Amino acid sequence: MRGFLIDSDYVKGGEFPHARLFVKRGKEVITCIDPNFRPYFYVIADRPSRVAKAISKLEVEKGGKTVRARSVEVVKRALLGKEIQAIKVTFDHPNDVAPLRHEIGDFHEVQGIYEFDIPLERRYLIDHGLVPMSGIEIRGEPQDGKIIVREAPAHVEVPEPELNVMSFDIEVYNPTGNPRPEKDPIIMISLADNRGLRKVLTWKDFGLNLDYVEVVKDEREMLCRFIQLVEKRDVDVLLGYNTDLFDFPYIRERAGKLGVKLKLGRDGSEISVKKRRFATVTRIPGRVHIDLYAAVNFLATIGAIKLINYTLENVYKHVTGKKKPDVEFSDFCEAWEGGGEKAKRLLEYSMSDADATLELGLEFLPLLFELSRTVKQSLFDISRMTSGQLVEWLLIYEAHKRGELVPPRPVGGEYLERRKDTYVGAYVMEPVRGLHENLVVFDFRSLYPSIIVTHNIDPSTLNCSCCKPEEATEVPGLPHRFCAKKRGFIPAILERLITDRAKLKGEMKKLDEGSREYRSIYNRQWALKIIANSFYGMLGYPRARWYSKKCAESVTSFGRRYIKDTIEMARREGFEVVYSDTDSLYCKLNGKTREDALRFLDRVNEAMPGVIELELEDFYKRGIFVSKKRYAVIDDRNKILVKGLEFVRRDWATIAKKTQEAVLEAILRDGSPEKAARIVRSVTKSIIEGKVDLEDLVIYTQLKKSIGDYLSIGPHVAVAKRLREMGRVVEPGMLVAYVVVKGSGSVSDRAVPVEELRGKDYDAGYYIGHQVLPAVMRIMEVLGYGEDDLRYGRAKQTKLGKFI
DNA sequence: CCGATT
DNA sequence: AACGGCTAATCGG
Repeated sequence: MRGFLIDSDYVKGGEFPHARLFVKRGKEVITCIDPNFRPYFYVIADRPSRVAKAISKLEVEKGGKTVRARSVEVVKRALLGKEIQAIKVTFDHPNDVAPLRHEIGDFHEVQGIYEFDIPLERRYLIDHGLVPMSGIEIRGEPQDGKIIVREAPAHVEVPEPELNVMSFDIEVYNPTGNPRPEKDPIIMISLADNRGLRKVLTWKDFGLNLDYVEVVKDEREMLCRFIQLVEKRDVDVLLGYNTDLFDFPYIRERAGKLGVKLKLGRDGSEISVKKRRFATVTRIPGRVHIDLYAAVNFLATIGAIKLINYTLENVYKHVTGKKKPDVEFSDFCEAWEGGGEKAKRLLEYSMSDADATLELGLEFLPLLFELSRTVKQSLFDISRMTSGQLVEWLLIYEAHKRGELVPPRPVGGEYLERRKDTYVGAYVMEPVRGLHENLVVFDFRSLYPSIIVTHNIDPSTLNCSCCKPEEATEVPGLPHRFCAKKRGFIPAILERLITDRAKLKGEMKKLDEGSREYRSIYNRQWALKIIANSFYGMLGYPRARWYSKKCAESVTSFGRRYIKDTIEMARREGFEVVYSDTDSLYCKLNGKTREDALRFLDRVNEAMPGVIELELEDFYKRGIFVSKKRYAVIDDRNKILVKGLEFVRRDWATIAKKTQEAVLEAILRDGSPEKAARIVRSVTKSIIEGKVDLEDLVIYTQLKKSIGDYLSIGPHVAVAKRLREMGRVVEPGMLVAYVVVKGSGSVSDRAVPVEELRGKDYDAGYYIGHQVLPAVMRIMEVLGYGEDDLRYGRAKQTKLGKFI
């Protein structure tokens, strides 16, 4: 049978552990059971054949049963590029692994045990070279509506079938502001799918006659109907927003109370809510549950989106440009109890949550599919991974293909040791402060990946023994050399990602940007880019399996060398370099032409080794440089690009950011510092007169740890304390919103939670002196303005005259 | 005022 | 559960 592999897992329970594959063929999803896959690990020991013999004789008592290895063999493998003999120990049952591992670990000849911590569902995909969200060929026999796999399945190409995608969301009766699953019922479940279903399930009839509302008897019936609809619509991918942390755990607790079995699985099995160390995740056998909040978080960490907070409303607005209806949480109970217009709004809101989740999901799924295919791990796992984990799982797959053993993760003290061992990063030039005209910006294309590939940077090629000192590549300023003869593991894989991406970008150019094919190739190259860009970070990450501080610091050292050399070359050619950070440089044309800039680019690239390449980023007609990491430029189409200024930060009040933005526009677009000064004076005036919207005064700061762990009580910590006293749930990671009000004491003493503002006056002096003026002064100062020129009512005509 | 914390 | 560099506000002795 050939089909499309949408999900897989490994069932450990019972006597017959087996891998399970869910394969879509036409409109049907077929469950395939593979009982032939066994857990194993590798042992590295001094005298391999002797130790192998001892392991094969080893017996351990566990739970009244005698546990022993199923088979033991000595095999050839490589450890960081070096050939070694390893002992492969295979087991009958996953439960046998741990007791035997501990026993074997105690052998004094044993140096290490490898790959014991690779989850079996992942191991299965890796060992068979399978590609999730792609084709699979299976040979086996049908049995009870399933297929029992007889031969190892293989990856094949098949066309992508239409998948059934559904989104859902719950609303909870919520009188205290903190939903309590033991008391507060779920009052609505909304659903939407990619074949036109739109529905809100609820158990109170408001007599509103809305076509998308289905009224059932009670909460219990509602949960049953939800399960029934998932089954009936034959859902392949179930989308939610924050469903790992909120909806599913809540549903599970309510279902437990009401005696409902959450049989959402394809085979009628129940969902499993797994508590991980830092998160909770919900798996639905045979269907892929995707929590889009995790996906959005991922896009935020790689810098693809940047928002103040990542609520569904905000993300939806940012991605689609559309606003979705909003309801105050305090209105929930009133709506539920009172009915009428408020109930109608709540139903609309509930529906819009599912609609927005579906739309977002359909937007992000193609990228997640490509990441899954590239890394070769399941969509479910991929959608919850960080970029470092994506790289690591791709490396584990590639290591297996080459017979390389996977390095272990650091344990205990080793992690702490690694973390202490810091190293020097990128070069950042002190900018030439002020306003500059006619800029050209160059940057190195994927500088760090290019360095790794060009200089063969890998733990196995570091200070190799095969090259003479003059043959190997010397790292500038560091006592490290990299092999010039044997290709390293990491550079080889990274090089393939980069060349594959270059090919895809070539194909994209031939296609119409609106076409389906273009979107597909775009997402494929984007997945490759995301992963390629994460290799360097992984090398420097103390928890990574392929961590190597020496490799990481070599990358940054080469980076500093190339950017500094380029700055020197630009200066010698007569360009004035006004700023540079890591891989980019901002030059003043200084009377030279754009053609001169292109010729300079060619000369730099002639001097660059390997795949390292400087590119022309753009020309800018004007730019203002404030300090390191803080600047703004305007291009030929009058588009302003702002970096690092308060404008893009959430820990500043909107009023400060808006004013700064207006000031930047006045300076860059209109070339008028006078206009900028007028804007600031008018804003300070309206602050003093109390005319500013409260929402423009809110400052957001994330609580990074538990209140008790803070040594210094900043405004957001003081507010968090107050929220806790009010009975609100306060936990690390929450975004604290506050306003500074009039009164005495420190800023923290006067910081008030947004929901407690009624009847209090904001502190105009604080917002002028500590928000608007500092944000704006950073810009105005470099133009020669002083604070007194900008405060309302205190403008000095003399100094202003200079600019008029 | 200034180093530490965020 | 990706890196380091960097600015700046506020606390608190």
